[in-house]
Amino acid sequence: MNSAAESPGIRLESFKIACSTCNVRDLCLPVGLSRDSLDRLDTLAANRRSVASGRALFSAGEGFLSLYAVRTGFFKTRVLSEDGREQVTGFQMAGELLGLDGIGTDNHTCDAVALEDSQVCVIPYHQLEGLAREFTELQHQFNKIMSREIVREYGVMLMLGSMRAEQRLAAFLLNLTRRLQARGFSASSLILRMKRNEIGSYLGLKLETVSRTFSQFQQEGILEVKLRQIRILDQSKLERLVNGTTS
Amino acid sequence: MNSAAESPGIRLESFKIACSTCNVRDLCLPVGLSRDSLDRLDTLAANRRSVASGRALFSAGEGFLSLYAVRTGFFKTRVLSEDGREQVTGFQMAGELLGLDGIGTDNHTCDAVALEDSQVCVIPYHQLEGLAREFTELQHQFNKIMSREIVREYGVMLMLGSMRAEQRLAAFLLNLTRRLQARGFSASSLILRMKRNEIGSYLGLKLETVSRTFSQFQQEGILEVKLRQIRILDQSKLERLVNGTTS
DNA sequence: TCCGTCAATTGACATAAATCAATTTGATCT
DNA sequence: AGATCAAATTGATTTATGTCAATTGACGGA
Repeated sequence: MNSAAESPGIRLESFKIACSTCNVRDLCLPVGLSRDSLDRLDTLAANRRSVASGRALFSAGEGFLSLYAVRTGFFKTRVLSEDGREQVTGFQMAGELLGLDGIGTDNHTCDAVALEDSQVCVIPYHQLEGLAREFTELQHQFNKIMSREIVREYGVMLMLGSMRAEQRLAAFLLNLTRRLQARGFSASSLILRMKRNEIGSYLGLKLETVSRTFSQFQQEGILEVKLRQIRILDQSKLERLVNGTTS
Repeated sequence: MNSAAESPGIRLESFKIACSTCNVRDLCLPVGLSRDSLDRLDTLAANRRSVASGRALFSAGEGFLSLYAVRTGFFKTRVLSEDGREQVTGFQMAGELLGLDGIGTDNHTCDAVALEDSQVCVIPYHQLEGLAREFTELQHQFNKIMSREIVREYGVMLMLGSMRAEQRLAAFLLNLTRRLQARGFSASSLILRMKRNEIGSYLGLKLETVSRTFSQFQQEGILEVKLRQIRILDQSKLERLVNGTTS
């Protein structure tokens, strides 16, 4: 079930784990932390936790204690409405942070579920706060990360509120590949970690519509689709789609 | 054009302005700041700025320098896509913070537009950072505010991704009245500050659909609608709608 | 190796919302 | 008060996506 073996590209497991040597550090808490604050961050995020595929790292309603940085694997976050509708709010990969939603109320407000066997660095929040008090650049970086999450969500709102099915799927694929590329993976070939209905939930579409749109893109020569294996044949077409060039 | 005169309820203009005496303080930077840090916050947010109805407080692409706390009036924030689609990402009223999106990139990523003549407190960001370094509760509160904004957006995503038109409008009205009520206004009677197409943009619907849904609610005895003047006649029906009791 | 299960695809049809278009209503200015 | 203009409503029709249902394909366990 551990699909880490499938994923081409960077290997994380073999590294001695410490933020200061972590090769996703730049993604985790971007740019210039001083050597000193980095060393201290090491001890802070020293604890790791494994999450089996399909299991929750945390769930809505649970007390909030820690943030989590994805080391390996893949997650989805979702909110559930009263009557059980699921809305996937994001997908997180190596170097991305989970749990920011819990700070405001001291309780998690969404679920984070592993889509494959995964590992995270545990960052106890009150320790992070303490450290940030000492190292101003750390606080600065943390504020930036929170702000970027807000901006990311603006993008999702734009997608959900004003795009048609093809545009949503195109935007989704471009976003995924951009992030994968930043991690050293191919820009044109990817393996989806999520099911069609999870993509659908994220995009505000039904799984059948997602499937049909994949098929349509394949027909049009934009993609090669083999279940979860996707090859992008015409990236610029995807980009034009997103930008509403409906021609 | 100044519609402040229309709005029933609390009057803000007449107060001597300082955070420590501001009656929206609890909304601005909630809960227990010490007397000391409050005094300092006063001097920080002493500058005010007026924004005429229809004018932008800031626009996407502009350099980010300050956060803004709404003192009086009403704003919308919006993002624009490449091809000019508008997505309204939120509506902000007294005591709510604007500009958090700018922290991550040092540039604003959305527009904030006044929907009526408004006034904001200007909070220079680098000064806030400095002050937060000194007063740990202030930093703590600020982190919470950012986190709550993230959670708020989860709610919008849930709405945009999984609700039907009636549910969206119901959720929108309930959210508005809840916030107005927290400010001392009626829970059942409100004046919308935005146009139908702005509501539509926020809800991911066309203005005609918004209008029809208002009419439908009126027919069903849920609302009394007189253009922008809304009276809620059956709040529990709205709540049941949002919770998917489609009966 | 076969079977059972789950995921994905595809088709036929239903429907919510968008689109196009015509009025109506209300505010503002002269 | 009447003219002007923007906003809102309402109707007729189209369309994208949802719904229901059948089929195919992959994977894992017995």
